[in-house]
This record gives sequence, structure tokens and C-alpha cells, in this order.
Amino acid sequence: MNSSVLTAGAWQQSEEAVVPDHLCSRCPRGRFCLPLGLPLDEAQRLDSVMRIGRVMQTKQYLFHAGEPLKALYAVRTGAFKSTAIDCDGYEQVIGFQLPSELIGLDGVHAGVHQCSVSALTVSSVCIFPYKALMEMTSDVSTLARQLMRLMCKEINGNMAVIGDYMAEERLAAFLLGLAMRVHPRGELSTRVVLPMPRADIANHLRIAGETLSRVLARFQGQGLIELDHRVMHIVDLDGLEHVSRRVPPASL
Amino acid sequence: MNSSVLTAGAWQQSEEAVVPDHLCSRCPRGRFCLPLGLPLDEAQRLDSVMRIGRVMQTKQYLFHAGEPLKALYAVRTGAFKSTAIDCDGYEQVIGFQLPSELIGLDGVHAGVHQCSVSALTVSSVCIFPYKALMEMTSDVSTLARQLMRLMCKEINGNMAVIGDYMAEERLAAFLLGLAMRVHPRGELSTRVVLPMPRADIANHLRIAGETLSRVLARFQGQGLIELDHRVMHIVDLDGLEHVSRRVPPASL
DNA sequence: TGCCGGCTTTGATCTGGATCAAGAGATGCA
DNA sequence: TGCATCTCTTGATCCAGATCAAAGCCGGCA
Repeated sequence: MNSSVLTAGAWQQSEEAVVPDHLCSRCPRGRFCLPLGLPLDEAQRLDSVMRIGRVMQTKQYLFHAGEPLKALYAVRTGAFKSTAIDCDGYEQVIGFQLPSELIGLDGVHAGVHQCSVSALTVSSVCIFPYKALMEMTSDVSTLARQLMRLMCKEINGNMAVIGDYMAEERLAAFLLGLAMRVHPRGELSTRVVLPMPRADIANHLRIAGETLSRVLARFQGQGLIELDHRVMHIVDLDGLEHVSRRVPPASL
Repeated sequence: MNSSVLTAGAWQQSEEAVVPDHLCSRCPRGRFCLPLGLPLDEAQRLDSVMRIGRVMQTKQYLFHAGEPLKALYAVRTGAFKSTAIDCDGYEQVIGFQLPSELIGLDGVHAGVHQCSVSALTVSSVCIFPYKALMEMTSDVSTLARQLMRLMCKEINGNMAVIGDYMAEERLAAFLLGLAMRVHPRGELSTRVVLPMPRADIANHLRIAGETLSRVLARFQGQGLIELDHRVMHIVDLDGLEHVSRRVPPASL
């Protein structure tokens, strides 16, 4: 066993970390990733299925919409965005995936991916070949339940984008959501590195880039956040939560 | 067997019809209602479970949000609306239910209804006590699959309300959706009686009542529809579809 | 028959956010 | 090191739709 110990945040975002070993049952993220809730012996069965993906460069695609579902992926390091093409041919940013989050559920229903997923920064993933995973679920019912749970979460997760909230509410909810997800299942972190460009955030929230920029400036003026390029500090958590109050929590 | 024969539209909307008998396996709507796709012998098993509800008066509630799920309901005659209360205490119209459509799926997940459902006109329903229904699904797998199908449909059905479509697109999609649903699974009917007041439509589509009124006027001016109070004729189907083109079909 | 209270339409004005336009930092590359 | 490009911010203007306000219109009821 590798003796290096990871601190809670060591593997998050841009701070690359050496993973102690390549087993779900030993992974420091494991408690919050696909093996969440699995008893140790079942988590160990995941080890035999999981493979480590090659390092992915910025803008490199994990898969494209229309391709058959071959595997599910868990983000190991970095960040991804999933996009779809709308009926007028414009790209829609469906969502972002941070470390320990699952990618590929969009392809489960039809067996074909509905979105394209690309890396926002240098990133890496764990690969769970879908066929092998499904074979496991038949006798590991906890895993099946966990997959269902993650699907529901995915469905709910996009609630903030829908509804007719205004730009401030959407953005506040989005920033809080990110802050919650940086430490998965841990408490909210007040320092967040935004791994995506402004344009992607604006697209995802369905507001113009200019509006995003202005609302961010307003939030800073109101002392809700401090922002230096991609690095955000949440200064007034309660204030930010109050702005987003109308948007349902949408997270689990 | 009752010898009276119903024409395709006889039971729809305000035209009250005598139902030949009170069995799912004999019901003229059955082909498009809960028993859809069930082999005859399994449809007959539904008969033993189904009960006929009393006539419901306008504005009378079928159930309220927060009440435990006791039964699923199929609309027999009339129309219903389902509503929820948002975080500011305002009523949100979630959707409308027309004859042969199922009511109560909102309570399946939590065992407690998430919406309140009330009659828009004098209406009647078929009642399927949930417990008995669930006991059936365990050995009638077709029924379980049908229930899943209807749930997915319900989830998809509200897609038009989300997304950032403009008032014209939303409304065109809504009117087309109604026209499709009046003859369930049959072809679209060009004459539709809107069973709900304008205010409910506006609330559901998240536009102001005044905007709704103006867009309806515009549609008439453009020769897309003709409208006399609650009675709508679709004049230019292709035109209406073109206006709604950006909104995903959302129906099955 | 005439009045009252819901609905629905129509008009005037206001506003959040989009769009257009231009400048200011960053970042990359030769 | 300097130019080109991309990203982000800031300012000006425009527009869809909300809001405010005031009629019509209809059905119910005394």
C-alpha cells in the first residue's frame, strides 16, 4: 500500500495529487463516488471492473453525442462539461462534472449518449465498462440502487436552469452548488476555483455573457463574493443563499 | 354487454356520454388509458381493482398536496388541473389532465402527494387503489412497465414549460399538445375546447395573463387559429407547428 | 331588467436582460 | 519581446414581456 496520505482537499481541482493506488476500495474519493454506500466487499468487486483512463487534455472529448454507451466514468482530477446541440445547431452546456462525479448516465436510457463530454482542464477519469458494471448490478443490489440514486440526482440537478428564475437567483444557486460539490458531501467550501470559462457558465445558466459579468460584479459590490479571475471566495454565505432562496436545492 | 356504441369523440370534454359499462376491459378509452398495451386477460384483472368515483363539481379537490397516496385516478370525463405552492406561497399550475389521463403519479415516489388536483369542470374519475394496484404489478409485469412509461411521459411532459422559450413558442406548443391529447393517441383534432380559464394557462406557461391574451390575438390575426371564448379551431396547423418548432415534442 | 363580480381584452409604461460595440487584461506563439 | 488572439469587462441601446390601469363582456341573481 502506498503510504502517502491525502488531505481532504488534496485531490480537488487543479492541485494534482498522486493517488495512493488504483482501487475503488482504497480511493480517498471512494466514500463519495460510485462506491458510496457499498459495503467494503462489494466495493472491492468494483476494483476488478474499474480501469484508469489516460490523462486528458483540455478540450479533448471523452465521448460524443450519438456514440454508443461503452462505459461510465468517474472524474478523478480536473473537470468536464457536457454539451448538447439544440434544434438550431447551437451548443447548450448541460452541466459540469467535478472530481468524484459520474459521467455517462445520459446514455443509459437509450444506450447511446445524448451529450458530448469534454475536459475543461487537464483531467483524468476512472472507467467502468458498462457491460461489466451491469453484470455486477444483477447480484450486487446495493450498486443498482446507488446507480438509480445518481440518476435521480442528475435529473434534479438541472432544476436550477429550468424554472423562470432571474439571473441573480440562477447564478447564486450555481455558485453555491459548485461550492457544495468541491468537497463532495463534505461541508461547503468558501474558496472555489471555477474550472470553466465565463461563456460556459453563461450558456449553462442561459444568460448572456455580459449579464453574467455584470451580476458577478454586482455580487462583489454587495460583498457577497470576492472574485479574482477563476478564483472565488464566498464572503457572505447567508447573503448568497438568500439571493438563491427561490431556486430549489436540487442537490442531494 | 351494453350495445350502445361510442363514436371516437363522444366521451371527450364537455360532451357527457353514458359509458357502456364500468370495466376497464370494456371501456372505450381503455385502449389509450392505463390498460394500454395490456393483454385482455390482464386488463380484466384491472376490473376487479378499479372503482368508479362520484361526480366531482368544479373546483372540487381530488386530493391535496401532503396527503398520503391512496390511489391513482384516470380521468373519465371533464378535466383537472394539478397545482403546487411555490416557496413564496403562490400557486403554480403544474399541468392539466384530460380524459383517459392518469392522475396521482406525483405521489408515487414519496408516498405523499406533491401536488393538489382539482376539477376544472364537472368531472368524473376511475379510481385504482394504489395498494391493490401494486399487488397486481408484482405478477403482471406489463402493468409495471406501463406505469413506468406513464411516469416518464409525465416527467417529459413538462419540458415545454422549462427551457427559455418565448411566449409564442410556449403557447403554440401548449395548444398543439392539447389538440394531440383531446383524442388520445388518435390524430390531432382541430377543434379543441379549452377546459381551463386563461389565468390557469398563463400560470402554467409562466407568462402574464395579459401576454397570453395578446399572443392569442396575434395568432388569430396571423390566421393560425380561430378562438371563440373557450372554443379553439386550429386553422393553420403547419404554421402553428412552425412557431413551436424549438420546443421539444415532449409527448409520447 | 338591471346591477354585481368574475373573466378577458386592450392600452400605456416600466424593466430585466439581450444585443451591439468597444476597450482592457490575459495568454500564447513566433 | 512584441504582436495576435482569446477572455472578460463595461457602456449604450433595444426589446419581450411584466406590471399598472381601465374598459368590455359575460353569466348569475334579485
